[in-house]
Amino acid sequence: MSEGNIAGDALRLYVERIERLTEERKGISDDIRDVYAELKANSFDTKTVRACIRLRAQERHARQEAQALLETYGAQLGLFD
Amino acid sequence: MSEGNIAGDALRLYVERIERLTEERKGISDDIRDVYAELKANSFDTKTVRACIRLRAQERHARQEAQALLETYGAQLGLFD
Amino acid sequence: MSEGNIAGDALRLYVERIERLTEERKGISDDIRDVYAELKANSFDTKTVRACIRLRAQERHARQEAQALLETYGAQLGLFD
Amino acid sequence: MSEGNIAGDALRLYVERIERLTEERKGISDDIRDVYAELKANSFDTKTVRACIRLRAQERHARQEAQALLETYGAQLGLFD
DNA sequence: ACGTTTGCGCTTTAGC
DNA sequence: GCTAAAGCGCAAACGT
Repeated sequence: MSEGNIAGDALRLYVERIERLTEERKGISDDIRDVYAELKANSFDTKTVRACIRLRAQERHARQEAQALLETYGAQLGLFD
Repeated sequence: MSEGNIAGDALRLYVERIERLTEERKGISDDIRDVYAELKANSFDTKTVRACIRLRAQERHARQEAQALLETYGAQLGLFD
Repeated sequence: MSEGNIAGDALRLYVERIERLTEERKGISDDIRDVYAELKANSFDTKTVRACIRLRAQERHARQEAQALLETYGAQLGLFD
Repeated sequence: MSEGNIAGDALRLYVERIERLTEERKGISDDIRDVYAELKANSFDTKTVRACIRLRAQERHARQEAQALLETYGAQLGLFD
């Protein structure tokens, strides 16, 4: 058969794309790890920095929620018409 | 003070680097998600593909572990001295 | 009130069950530690033994995963209907 | 050779003992998991219960430390002579 | 859409 | 004291 196993090839392609992306993601995780190692070497406390970042993410998230709520209300009140 | 809060600046820089990297990583996760969506749209079964990838990763990992074990044995037997 | 704080009692019971089990688990961990100490005292290399066990566990796990994958494929192909 | 591979046998024995113990430990972990599932089914909040248990462990630990400190001081002061 | 279940990242602990 | 592995908690993913 000249066409080969087309479905199998497609599957292989997908699997490889995902594995490639997963590897990239792993690389970034390693980079993050390195940054933590670096700041630790400069006498910062890793745990505290992690807490800071978590907090900032939460606040960012809360802000987005508040914004979304505002827009919902605004739409209800016809402010954007 | 012309130097500002140096430690604070350094911390801010680290935090921002980490946040940037985390964002990138998130982007890649989204890409992976997209690939799954795409293959699903092409009639592949997501769960099966995930299982394939997981299995491949495990086998890869087991192979590495086996290799490491061999080296440990070798070291024990003084093969590398 | 003759019934006492029922919910509180139930909670206390759960907490104590969990603490008891956790303690048991800790005991077993200590036993494992002792076995390693014993084999070390008999001139075995701890690191190597750990590597062996890890490898065996991985292979066992990979085998199970492979089996699960087969079954997933089978289900996809309607082999069990 | 009538004696077989003695060192190998001893190793196998150790490995099996450890694997057995590890399995038991795993079983207990599963039991704990079950308890959490059960209390969750009875409308308790898993996360809160975990927090309680952690807190109790900490307090127990703190009490032991305080006790140890007291004994150290006591010994210094010749209270137990 | 929700609840359950599994996978993944972080935290913590143990070994070196 | 640091690195690496194991256990735990969370969050996304699957099934209902």
